[in-house]
Amino acid sequence: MKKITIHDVACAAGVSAATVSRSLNLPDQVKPAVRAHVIATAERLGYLADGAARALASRRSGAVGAIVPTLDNPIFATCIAALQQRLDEHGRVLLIASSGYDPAREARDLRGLLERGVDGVMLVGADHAAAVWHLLASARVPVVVTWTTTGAPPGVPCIGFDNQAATRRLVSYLLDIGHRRIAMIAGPSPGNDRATARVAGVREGLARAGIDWPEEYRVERPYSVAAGRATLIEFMSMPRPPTAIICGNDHLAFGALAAAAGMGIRVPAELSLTGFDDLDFAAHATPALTTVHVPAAAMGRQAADCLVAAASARAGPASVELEAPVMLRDTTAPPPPIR
Amino acid sequence: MKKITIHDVACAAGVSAATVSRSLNLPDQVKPAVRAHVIATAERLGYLADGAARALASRRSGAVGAIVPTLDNPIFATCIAALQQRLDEHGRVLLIASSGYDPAREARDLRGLLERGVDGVMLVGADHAAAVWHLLASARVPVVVTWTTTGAPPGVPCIGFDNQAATRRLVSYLLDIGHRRIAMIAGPSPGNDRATARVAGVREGLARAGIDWPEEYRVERPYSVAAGRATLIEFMSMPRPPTAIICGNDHLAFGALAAAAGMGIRVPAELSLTGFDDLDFAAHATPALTTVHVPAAAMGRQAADCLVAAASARAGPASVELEAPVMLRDTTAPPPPIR
DNA sequence: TTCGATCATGAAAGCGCTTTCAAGCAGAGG
DNA sequence: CCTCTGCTTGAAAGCGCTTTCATGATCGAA
Repeated sequence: MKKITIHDVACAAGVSAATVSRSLNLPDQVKPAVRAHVIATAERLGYLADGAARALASRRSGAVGAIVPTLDNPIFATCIAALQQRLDEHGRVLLIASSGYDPAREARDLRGLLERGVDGVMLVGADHAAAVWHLLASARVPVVVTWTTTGAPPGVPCIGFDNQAATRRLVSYLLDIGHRRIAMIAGPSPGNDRATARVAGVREGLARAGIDWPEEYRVERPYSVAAGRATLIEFMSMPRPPTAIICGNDHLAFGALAAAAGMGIRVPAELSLTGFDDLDFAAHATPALTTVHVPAAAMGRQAADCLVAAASARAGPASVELEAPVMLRDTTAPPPPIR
Repeated sequence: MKKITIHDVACAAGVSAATVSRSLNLPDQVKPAVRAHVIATAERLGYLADGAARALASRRSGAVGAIVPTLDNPIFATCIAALQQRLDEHGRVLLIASSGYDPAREARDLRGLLERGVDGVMLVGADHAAAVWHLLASARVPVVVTWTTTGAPPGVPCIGFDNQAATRRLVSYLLDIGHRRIAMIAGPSPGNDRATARVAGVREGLARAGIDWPEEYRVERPYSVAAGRATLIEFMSMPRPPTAIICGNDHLAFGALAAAAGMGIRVPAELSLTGFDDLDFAAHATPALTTVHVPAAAMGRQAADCLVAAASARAGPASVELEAPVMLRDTTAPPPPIR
């Protein structure tokens, strides 16, 4: 039994291949009776279209690509899940790659996606290797940047939120409740504009209040629970330890929380801690984590809509700024009275 | 500026299209000097192969498909992350779909993947609609089943673990430390052989010890934190509440843990709780969750290897049984003395 | 009834690549 | 010096589908 082609269906239905193709793709260009017969025949024969041939002839694949830093962080998985689901509703399929925060690997992966003929690409953040923008431009493929609202080249839509404003608000809150010694465990900044913006937000919040931010209150660490754990110990071993620590993401915060428990430091009574992402488990940690809610699913959904629209040249792709509210929970409180 | 084809490269390099193709795909069939020149020319021109044309002519796409129940559960995201990374190392690309635990949607999504010409498919579990197996057979596409070791049609390799043995061991342990009233919050069983096997494991463990398992000690709930929360309250409001509760996955367990805290029930002193999956956060919950470790990343990696091998007809795809060890942590302890 | 306009359909030309197949060519052996 | 072998290369035939383009068929209006 060999493969069933559009020709076999055409013969069996007593029409031409062109009519079969039209029945399947442009249903209203063919008489209803004929169409029904063709579709029934195709079904009976178990016809499965050959996507490669279709893509070659029609110059579009119905596939969309996405490159995320990592799928191991549930925040990206959530975004991808929403993206995939929405693409599915549009009859599109999702090709996925992960860069491991490595710009070179990202460029290489993008090449792979482009060679597979994706009709659009979702990227995280606006900070990418020059090769990435070149490839995208010369392949003339629609692209959308997520997770940020700034920094993308002109003409590239952004669907994201304001990272800097988010941490600025976090700092304002901490200052309001009395903190003055605020430290930060930031994520790695190279190639990561989100991490950089989050640091800038803290600096800005402090500057507005006229508060000095000593160098040693800011460190850059990989996004891991282990790093959060180790770094909290470093901070709390200082002669003048901070009274609040802002973590670059929830993983770091969970690590810090665990380390505090291990050191016998009570959170939030003795130390305030914040995260960033609002993972499912942030609300279920003990104590529940104060963090910034990242609208991952919304970004995925809207990115899908944006790319599908761009692929059919329908809508002028517009940028969208989403809310990233601070979720006040149980890891923040006024600092202990000065002894 | 129009698209650069293999022909343009051929002209620029002063060779035929066939030689360009060979330089790129079968490097040792062409003289080194020529090959180097061709590759340099391709690079200079910014040549990007057209995957559709390549797939059409060579009858393979270099893409592998995967269908998981959901990407919102990090356990599947971890598996997909590993799968993707390994495929990337093989120069393959990953097409992903999620069924939302709906067999009909799974069949539809599979069709989409097959139409895109995937060279292999990874499935979770062995329980699928008949249409799924039909499609796979008639498309002659290699497939691998993960997350279980049993129940797949003959000839279909499984890369998974023994769900039933895992919960059986969990029960043995609970019995050993003195529990007799053991309840279970299972996942939805329709179309989910893993959930079913986990229930069977509990039943088997209890039966071996000659202990009765009353109907009301077993309920089926969606895999969510909220369901875990609500169900724990139900269980603990019974006249004779269980002393240990086995949850079908970690989400349910986290919910149960939170509800116990809310009710003022001390875990593990008054109640033992177990999960299944061993998510990253299981070890960081308070108290740290006793659970079954699911080798998600290993399954993803090995599934990738298996499918790549099958696509090149290299190795006879073999089934693999991986370990799923019980991770004893802080949510299990002997039951309180009988009052 | 007749004419032009509209609609449904078929024929055929590719889409850009891989892959036989055959030819060219250089070196080895007689 | 000639033939045979083995290695490179080019020519060309598709891969299965979409999509003009052209041709009948159909319909409403005159």
